[in-house]
Amino acid sequence: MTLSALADPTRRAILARLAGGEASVSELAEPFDMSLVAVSKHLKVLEKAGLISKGREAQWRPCRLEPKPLRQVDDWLESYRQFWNDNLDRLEDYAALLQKGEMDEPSK
Amino acid sequence: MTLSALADPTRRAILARLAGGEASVSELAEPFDMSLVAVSKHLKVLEKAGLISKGREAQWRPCRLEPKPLRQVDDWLESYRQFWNDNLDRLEDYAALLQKGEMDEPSK
DNA sequence: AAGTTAATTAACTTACTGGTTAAGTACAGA
DNA sequence: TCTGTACTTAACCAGTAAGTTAATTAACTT
Repeated sequence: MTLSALADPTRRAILARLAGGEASVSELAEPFDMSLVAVSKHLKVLEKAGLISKGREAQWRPCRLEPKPLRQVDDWLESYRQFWNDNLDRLEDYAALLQKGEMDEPSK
Repeated sequence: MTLSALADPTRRAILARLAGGEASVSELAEPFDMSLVAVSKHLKVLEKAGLISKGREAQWRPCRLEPKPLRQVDDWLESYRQFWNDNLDRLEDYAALLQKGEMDEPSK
């Protein structure tokens, strides 16, 4: 569910905004060219995914970023980090090989 | 686009499988309770997102994992890593505080 | 009590997603 | 050349997602 919540660019922008600190629903809605209702729905999706939480302060619902689900994404990526480091290493090896001298370069 | 490709559990399972090495379309389809056509579509989504690439070997299309988009997700997470480390640090500080002695514990 | 501001709920439209079956393409082997 | 295997394309369907406007709830302001 986390990943599908993150799939929408509006929602990612909201998270980016919240990384800078709490904000109310209308503050969050302000930069977007869509109705407040639409943003409110996006916030509901984020909330269900646990990516944000909402407080109550008079008529405002201050939203704040919740780190857990993002950390889980990070954990999920861990299994692949090994994989792409392997690929990167191969590139670095190759780069190092090239630097040993131009005569080692292929197709020349 | 990467995130929406990753939002589907079938597609994530396919990537997990491919992290172990190349596989053909029907090999990839085998564990799933859905038609080969459906899996083929999932592969197309993954391919469009750059998460996999397909080769041609006789009548087979060996698929392999491509690291770039995943690395981009990792980069995107970077901005939030700081954020959740802050939260974690606060917890660790608190845990350290507790370990200094039980009389420091609250509500006791 | 009346009006304003903040936000949600309801009802609806449009478009996309994830699956299906049926038909088509391309290659390999007898 | 015919048959089987691997896969894709096309057409379709049901469910979900993202947006809209209108109505509703709730709290502060005067």
